[in-house]
Amino acid sequence: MAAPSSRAAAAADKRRQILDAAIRVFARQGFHACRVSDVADEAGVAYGLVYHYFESKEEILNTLFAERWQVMLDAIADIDRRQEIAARDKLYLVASFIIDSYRHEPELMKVIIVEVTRAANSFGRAHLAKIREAYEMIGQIVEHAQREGAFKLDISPEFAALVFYGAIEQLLSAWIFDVLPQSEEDFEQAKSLVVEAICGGLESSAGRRTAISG
Amino acid sequence: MAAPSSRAAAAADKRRQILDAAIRVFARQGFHACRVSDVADEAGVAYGLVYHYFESKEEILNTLFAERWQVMLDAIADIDRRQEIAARDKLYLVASFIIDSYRHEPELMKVIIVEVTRAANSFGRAHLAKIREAYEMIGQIVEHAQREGAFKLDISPEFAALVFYGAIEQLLSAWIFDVLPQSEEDFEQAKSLVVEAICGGLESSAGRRTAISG
Amino acid sequence: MAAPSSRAAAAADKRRQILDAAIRVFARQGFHACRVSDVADEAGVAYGLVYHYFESKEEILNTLFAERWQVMLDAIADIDRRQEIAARDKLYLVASFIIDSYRHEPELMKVIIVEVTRAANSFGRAHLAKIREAYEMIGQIVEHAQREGAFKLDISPEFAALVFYGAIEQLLSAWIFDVLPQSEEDFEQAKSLVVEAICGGLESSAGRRTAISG
Amino acid sequence: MAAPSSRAAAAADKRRQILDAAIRVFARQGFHACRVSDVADEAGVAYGLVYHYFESKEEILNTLFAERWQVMLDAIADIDRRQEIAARDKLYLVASFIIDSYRHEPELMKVIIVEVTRAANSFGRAHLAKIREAYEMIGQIVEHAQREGAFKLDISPEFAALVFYGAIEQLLSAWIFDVLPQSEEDFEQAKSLVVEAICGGLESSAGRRTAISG
DNA sequence: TATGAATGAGCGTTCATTCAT
DNA sequence: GATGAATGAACGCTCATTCAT
Repeated sequence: MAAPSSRAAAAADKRRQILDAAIRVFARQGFHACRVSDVADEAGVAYGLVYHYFESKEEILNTLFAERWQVMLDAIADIDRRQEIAARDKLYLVASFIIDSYRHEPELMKVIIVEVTRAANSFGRAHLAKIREAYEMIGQIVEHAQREGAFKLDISPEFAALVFYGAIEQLLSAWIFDVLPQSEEDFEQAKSLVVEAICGGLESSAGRRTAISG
Repeated sequence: MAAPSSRAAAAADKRRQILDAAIRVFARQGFHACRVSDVADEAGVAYGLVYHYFESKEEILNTLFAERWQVMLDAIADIDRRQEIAARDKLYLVASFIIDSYRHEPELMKVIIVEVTRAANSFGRAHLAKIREAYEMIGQIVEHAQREGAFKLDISPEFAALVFYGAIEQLLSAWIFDVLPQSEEDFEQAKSLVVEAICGGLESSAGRRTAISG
Repeated sequence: MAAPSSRAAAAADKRRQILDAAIRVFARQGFHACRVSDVADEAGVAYGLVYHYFESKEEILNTLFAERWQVMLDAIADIDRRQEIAARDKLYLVASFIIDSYRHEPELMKVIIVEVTRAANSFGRAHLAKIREAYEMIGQIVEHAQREGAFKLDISPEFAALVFYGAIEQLLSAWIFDVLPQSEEDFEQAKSLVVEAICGGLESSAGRRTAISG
Repeated sequence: MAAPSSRAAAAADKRRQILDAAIRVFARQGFHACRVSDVADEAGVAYGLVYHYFESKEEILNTLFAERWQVMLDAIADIDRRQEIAARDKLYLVASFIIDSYRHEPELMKVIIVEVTRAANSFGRAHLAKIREAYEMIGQIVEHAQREGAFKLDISPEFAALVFYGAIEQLLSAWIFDVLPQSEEDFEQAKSLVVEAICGGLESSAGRRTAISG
């Protein structure tokens, strides 16, 4: 059964403690505005231990991003793989995954979006490639749908992915900055609405300029 | 009268010089990474003069944002007012205005988006109200279209505005971070595509789940 | 005439104050053991001003060395130029100059010798070329004497310079670390003795193995 | 008996491993610039073991110095004791011993000279007494030679020792910092030259100011 | 207005040393 | 003996802001 208090396990625990504390502190104060000592205090460890496990303050943020983003990439890849599901439903699952991520770990998602994804000028730069992987997988879903005739061809998959991801990011931002209510119902509705908006469009069938008429 | 060398005019010039220099420096190095002296050097004025015209480094950014954002709000308000134009065309004009802003003043727009709009955690906080005004005006356009039957009712105007603005912001970000090409043609295409994606949706007419069928 | 309290003059004064304070602090505590704040305190200026005038703590040391070492190089060059003087007398003048430098500015010389010249592993490395210039000029004096027949040929000028400079440096070190008395008389005697030892050798004429006999 | 794998022997081995590793690390990086962990890594032992065998980083250096310096003191004492040898030859043997020490263990000698002997301001301070013992024994050789008439009387034994040791230290420094070539031949020549320079002097017999003429 | 010297709080990082296992 | 995680004091450097001229 293995004593979970073995040295290695304890060490891993401390590292985890620091990462978890960093999530809270970065979310609360922002990456730049907080001090390394804030993280250490929040984790209940000595200052120097942070540097025992991480090269720098920045590496903590990088680690948090890498860990979480990969989970998302894997999830999207899984969704993409499922052949039986319609494109719209795939996008719904993607939106669901991201929104649920925020629902269950709002602080972590806040850090990732506010300090990395939306701050591409600083830290995001280093992660641009990883961020683009997400776009590309969403693009693949769209491309597949276009080949099957479900999605129209006049919007490139890359562009569609941009629009879709931009909408979701804006949505999360709105929650993060409290400009939108965050009940369980709001989360569920948002999933449907963002997909309906992007896939179905804002226009009513009546008002629509179809490919034929336009 | 027109003597541009009057004392007041000279003073205004220096202030303008500083603001313009700040745009270049903030765009190049980022607001946090640059020093006040970088701005002064770029403007060709003495260090201390920056503090003669501005309370703080932050106030320079605030000024840049306020100036430019108001221009955009006025532009959107003008567009909104024009009764004869269809909702889709109004959104096209809004997208055009923002994209053209970036086309003509990419550095200023980069600063506004990267350092303020997408950095809502820090400076954006102070400007959240102003930023939301833009959402609201876009929301009004949508609401109007819904009342007239051009846009469907199942997506709230606020949500639609969020999606629309999110898509455009993501687009600008992609240009800013060089993940999308930036020819004149690309800018023109993007205007149409972003509107088509949001208003017309990604789905083909064939594949569409209409309000009736869905 | 000029008000010596002009801005530029005042600025130069502060810079000088810092350099002079650094001499005392470096001599007293050692370069590594002292803090930048010690220098600022000793100079009676604000912490940050040190960094207004110098890039780093190290640059202060480099500046002190460069200033003083150049004075010595110039002095040796002057001595070397004087054709009418015998080699032994030239070396006497060189020894005199260095010993008098220590006599009049013991702290500065301590810093230069202890922290730079004898610390070739760290800072000295950067100044090795400048340090070698001194050797080379001393070597020139020896070479000249050899060509004229005053000095014997079996010891290369470079080697002779090394021995001569090594003896003087050891002498200064002995004073610096208080293992030798430092009266005015001691200084004067040392000048003669170091030259007599190196030029005349330790052996008595009786015991000498001449070029003929050896 | 001779089982080298006894526990005590193993322990001694580890201690030796650490000392030997410290020589390499101190020589390569310098005492101040290296970390205790560098020494442990180089020795292939755990971090904490260094502190099991030594009180502090400094004690390692002290141990290295003490070990080696005593060997040299013993060697000089042995040389001094041999009555049949002329003073010049004794000094030759002393120079030989030191130069051969460097030849066979350049890293250890580099550490001792650079980090202790020439850094008298910091660590050397603690070892000043030991360092002076060497001077004193060299002084005794000179004094003896003076009493026998081989060396002249106008230079005190202490002063002569200073000059002699200073010349040798400068020589080693030149090798250490690569300003002098280090072939086997260079080492052998240097032994003779340094003794010839100090004992015989730089001047030719012709040019010499003898005790009679000067 | 205009200048740039002067101020000093603040923070990331290092690393010798300790200690529980 | 042996390990390496844990500790925390210390310090160089930055830079926004102030102020005397």
